[in-house]
Amino acid sequence: MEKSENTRGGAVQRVEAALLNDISSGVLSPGERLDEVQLTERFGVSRTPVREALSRLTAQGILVPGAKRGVQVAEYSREELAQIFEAMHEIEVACARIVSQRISLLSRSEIEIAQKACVIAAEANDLSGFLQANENFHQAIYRATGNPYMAQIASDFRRRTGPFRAKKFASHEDLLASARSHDVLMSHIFSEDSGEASAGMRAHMTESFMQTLAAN
Amino acid sequence: MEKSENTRGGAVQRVEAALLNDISSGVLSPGERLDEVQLTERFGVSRTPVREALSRLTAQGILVPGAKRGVQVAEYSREELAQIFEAMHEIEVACARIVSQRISLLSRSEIEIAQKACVIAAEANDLSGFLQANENFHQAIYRATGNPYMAQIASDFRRRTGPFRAKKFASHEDLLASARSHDVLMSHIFSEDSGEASAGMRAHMTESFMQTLAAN
DNA sequence: ATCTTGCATTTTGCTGACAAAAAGCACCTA
DNA sequence: TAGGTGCTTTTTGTCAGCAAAATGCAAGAT
Repeated sequence: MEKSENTRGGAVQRVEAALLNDISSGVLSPGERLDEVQLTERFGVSRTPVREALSRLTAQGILVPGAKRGVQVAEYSREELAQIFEAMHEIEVACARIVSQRISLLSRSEIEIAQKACVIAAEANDLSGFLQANENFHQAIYRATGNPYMAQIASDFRRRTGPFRAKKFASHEDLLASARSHDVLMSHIFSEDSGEASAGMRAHMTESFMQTLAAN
Repeated sequence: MEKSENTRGGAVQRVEAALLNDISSGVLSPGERLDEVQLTERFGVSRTPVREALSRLTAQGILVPGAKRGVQVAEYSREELAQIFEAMHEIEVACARIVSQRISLLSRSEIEIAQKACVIAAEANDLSGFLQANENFHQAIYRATGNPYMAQIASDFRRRTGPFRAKKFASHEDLLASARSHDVLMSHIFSEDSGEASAGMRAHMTESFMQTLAAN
């Protein structure tokens, strides 16, 4: 009875993407409750697609079942945050291991190109550009595993931890340091020595994790 | 009282569980298409809960979007199967690493109790009993990581690969061999040397994976 | 024969509504 | 005052149905 022509199809995705964005960008803060009916009004759709979007985000761990009713933006205790990063840490290390075992010239090139973009953005102190480039860099590594299942898990963690990792990059120096760290990491991964690659990634992740936890 | 889980969505969960069971037990074979309306009739519910159940199973990777329409039971090429097991392999190794770093007496005891049950079932050549005990054994290891997020991922892979792993246990000797293999694995994990633990798990998984792939 | 083209059928995504469960609330009792 | 007790409001799970999109199909064109 409202809104005549909506883009038939894709309402669920639209809602999901919008919520994801709101959460990443901090419009919705951790612990905030989400009301189905409210979202219904906001997006001009009925409860069914809203409900499915919420359900998907819950499955991804972005939202959690609220204490009494409904869902809320996941908020993590310090300990839970540490556990999530520990898991992510292990996944990344595993990715590095796999990549080092089967790096192709194409993959290597993609990673290097992504890294160049990181350096440029870092030097220009372009935060949002750097975040995007950094994302591409890591995604390129995931893809280089040649294993979509590993890549998916790694990607999921990255999405989930996005809001927390973002806080790490406060100053120009943070960006430069991260870009330098990428270089070291790459040299390990491209060494084709899986032991060195996983150790290198482990060091990278430990460092990154410490800074992130400090910033949260 | 861990089982006092909320019973939100009785029908959805009923459908989801039933389908999961059908898939594990082979009633539904890989590649088989699932028709919403058919399921609607079978379970005597409307499309909404059926749809949500399918959606959840799809998110878990148990079902995949069909080529033309609808969803179908995931079927994997040999290569995809290898990739899934490679990923699972890495996750299990990571779990072993973590466990070895912080094994508690309680966790150790749980693992040992589960292993005892495995041995008993294996010696009695009780296949379904062994599968259950084996499941408990691995879940005990996951729990011992103290990291619910790692445990969740590992558990998801286990569910997903269940149908394929089951085929590995064809003879009495297979069960006994698996039980023996557990013993070796435990000695590595309990060594509190993370390098040894991950190497041990890596060997265990490689062996197990080779047999599974051979049986599929 | 093969390739369009238009129509009929099936499938999907979504809507609005409803019944039941849960949470809030006011009142009563001890 | 603390602790029930029953009623009201809110929230949730489910339903039946509709309209768009996808698919199948058959007649006509090339």
